Amino acid sequence: MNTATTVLVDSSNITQLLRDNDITPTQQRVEIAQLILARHQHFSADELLNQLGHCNVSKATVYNTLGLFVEKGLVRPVIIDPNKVFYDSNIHEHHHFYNVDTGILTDIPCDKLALDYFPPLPEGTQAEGVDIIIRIRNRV
Amino acid sequence: MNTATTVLVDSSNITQLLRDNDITPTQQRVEIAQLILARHQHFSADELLNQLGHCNVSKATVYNTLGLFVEKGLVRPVIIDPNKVFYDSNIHEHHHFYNVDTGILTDIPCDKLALDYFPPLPEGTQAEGVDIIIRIRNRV
DNA sequence: GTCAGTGCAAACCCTTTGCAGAAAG
DNA sequence: CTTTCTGCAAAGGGTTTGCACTGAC
Repeated sequence: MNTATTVLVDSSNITQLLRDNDITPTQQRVEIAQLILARHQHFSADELLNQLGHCNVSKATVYNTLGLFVEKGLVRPVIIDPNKVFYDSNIHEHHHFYNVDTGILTDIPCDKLALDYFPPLPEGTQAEGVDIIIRIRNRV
Repeated sequence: MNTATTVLVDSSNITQLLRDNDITPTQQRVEIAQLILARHQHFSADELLNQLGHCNVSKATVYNTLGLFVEKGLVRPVIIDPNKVFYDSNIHEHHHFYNVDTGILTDIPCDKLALDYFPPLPEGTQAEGVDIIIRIRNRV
């Protein structure tokens, strides 16, 4: 098995990926990128910090790095819950289910989901992106 | 001019409205309801607190009351920005533009906006609602 | 009179900041 | 060597909590 995903976690490739995105590949950034780009996933800064647990990566660096990765387009912020920003390592256009009972965020397994009509934008503005969140709850 | 809106801000009607929603109409709750139900608007807890400025309504009561109103369906939380929950006094199904430059949230002036396809939900769940946020930025 | 609601201030939690030391090129 | 990055600890800002007082009914 030699998928794009397994190639991605190779550390020299990560280094190159970071360089390609104008990111100086420091030890901490490679470590973080390796973790979050290994597969498409949702995570908060706090969860990432815990995953890095034993490593020598500080809280400030985690926040700095996530901010940098968002700016460079390596991850995408998804904000659904007050006081909780999820980061999404899947940066392709896609949307989410948010389970209000469990707080779990999942991708909508349909890349064709779209609006039936794109409304006129306010004067002097341009579209930046669309976030569609379907809130679901456990059936009782 | 004697619209539903002006009727709504009448304090005895507000009292009845609260009772109809199983909310004990205390002085502070009436005051808050009067402010936020006067017209459809977006606001944060902090903004509401400022609007109540001179009145005798404490921070804790503002948060308690907003939480209660959400629970009872009088307002709807809209979460777009980390560390900022907007409350929307328009509880009808509708969606939002979010200007990433200004942080201003506006309703999409089209009540027909909908998905072109409703995806199958995860096993054992039911739909709770859909939030569509079109992020816009000022044209340069 | 009873129970729910309120105010105040302190606690909380996540995020950001400031600055000295360390690492990248 | 210079510039950028990191770690630490402290500050910041919005939200929640604990508890005594007040108000609704």
